[in-house]
Amino acid sequence: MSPMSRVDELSSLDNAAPPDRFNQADVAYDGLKRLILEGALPAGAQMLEQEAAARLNMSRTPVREAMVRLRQEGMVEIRPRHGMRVLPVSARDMAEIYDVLTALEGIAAEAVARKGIAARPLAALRAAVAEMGKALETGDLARWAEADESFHSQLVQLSGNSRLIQMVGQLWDQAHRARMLTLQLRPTPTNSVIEHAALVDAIASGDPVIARQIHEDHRRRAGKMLVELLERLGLTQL
Amino acid sequence: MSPMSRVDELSSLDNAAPPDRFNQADVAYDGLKRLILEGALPAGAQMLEQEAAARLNMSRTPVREAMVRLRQEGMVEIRPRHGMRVLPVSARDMAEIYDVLTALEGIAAEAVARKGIAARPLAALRAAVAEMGKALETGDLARWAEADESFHSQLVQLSGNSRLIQMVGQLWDQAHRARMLTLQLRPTPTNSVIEHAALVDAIASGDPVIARQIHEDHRRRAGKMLVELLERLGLTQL
DNA sequence: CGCTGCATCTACGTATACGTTATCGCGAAG
DNA sequence: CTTCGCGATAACGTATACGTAGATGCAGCG
Repeated sequence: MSPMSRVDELSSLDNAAPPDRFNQADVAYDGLKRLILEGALPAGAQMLEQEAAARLNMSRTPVREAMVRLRQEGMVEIRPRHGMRVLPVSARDMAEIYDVLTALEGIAAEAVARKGIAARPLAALRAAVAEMGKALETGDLARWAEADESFHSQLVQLSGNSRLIQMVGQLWDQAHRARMLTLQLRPTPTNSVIEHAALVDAIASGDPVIARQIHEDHRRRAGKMLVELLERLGLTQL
Repeated sequence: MSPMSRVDELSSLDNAAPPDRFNQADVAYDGLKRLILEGALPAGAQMLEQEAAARLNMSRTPVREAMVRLRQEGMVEIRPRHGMRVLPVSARDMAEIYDVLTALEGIAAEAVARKGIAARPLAALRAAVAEMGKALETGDLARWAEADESFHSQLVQLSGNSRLIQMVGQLWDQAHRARMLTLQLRPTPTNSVIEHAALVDAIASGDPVIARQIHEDHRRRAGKMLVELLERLGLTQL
């Protein structure tokens, strides 16, 4: 046993407690990403560095850094004389995204079931499922989507795998606009409550294999439905 | 090294205008990443923006952009007054990485088996497996590692899922140093030829379920072995 | 009326300037 | 000897400057 190397175990997490007062680059990143996710900058929209800088009241330098980050996340592309361009998401892209998401969230569910889950986060999961049900009763699709997102986000967080968390978040962001747009067009997700409840039960009973199975089936179905919907509607880019 | 004579003075002869496709930021990114992957910058090593800029004969601006990219890939962290710091990879990190890698490469194998594989890429896979075998016969571990990497890389590429490809590459890079270091310490991967051959057979026969199963088992075993090895040796950071 | 070549302009990539602030050395105090 | 305070320094975050290459528009030609 190395005598002195136990220090970093707990410190690594709260280490970032003072997250260094947001700098301009972070502001630019958050601002641009928000514009994209909320649809203010739709697919194909372009924005020059100077435009963004003027809009955000800063110089090009931090804007440029933000754009580099967004590019690496697959949100935009950068074309030398046309600024950044919001990447469209095609049906094929959604198929890619959901294939990967299915696998990643599947092992998240498996990990949580294997590790076991405390009473509090378990209750939070159940609350999210209940929220989905209530939203469906009132026909509030936006509310349902939020609860659904909350559920999946919590689940992935509970896996404790930081890389898994980061990657799922990235894919989720890429798919966000398409999901929002199809919310009104897709069949009502009446089964979602049952499916999620079954997943929670599998997790609570500590069955990793079943948990993974359920979640993969769930995601696979959702992805298939979405992709077919997009193809049927001829929505090649969102 | 000659004292800094400016690189180019618009000499008209061998200008050879290099494709502007590669800007200084790309050079910095490739250069720094290479230093890290090859171990010239080991875990914990720090490098200031100015240091890197001086070494690469450029200003801080493109260096900074490169560091931002590397940070997003999980290769380094950036600490305000200490430059970038090469992130150590702990046994816990390797566990995270292999968990995700297992899932991602599993669906890659599944996808390839489902889509079917042409004769040529199939032969390339078989060649990689054969190369592993030959490397083991001669006890050349580096050669085996290269063949192994080639096999997995080809497999993922064949999936055709660009997001999958990107993410696996990122995880692979993160794990690269630890894999290299443990190459000499781990038991000889005698089973790898059999396991990979079985995977290729499953793919060739178009059985996605089995292909995924085999690959997941394979990766899971490899990951488990590696993590236990690191823990046993007390190698908390590589 | 369309096409082509050139001049102009602009957005970008990179370098440099500048103010801020954390870090480090050092001396003093305990 | 250890701890603390403080000032000098330097690294960074951001702004700005600058040269270049690609885009744009127009004129002249077919």
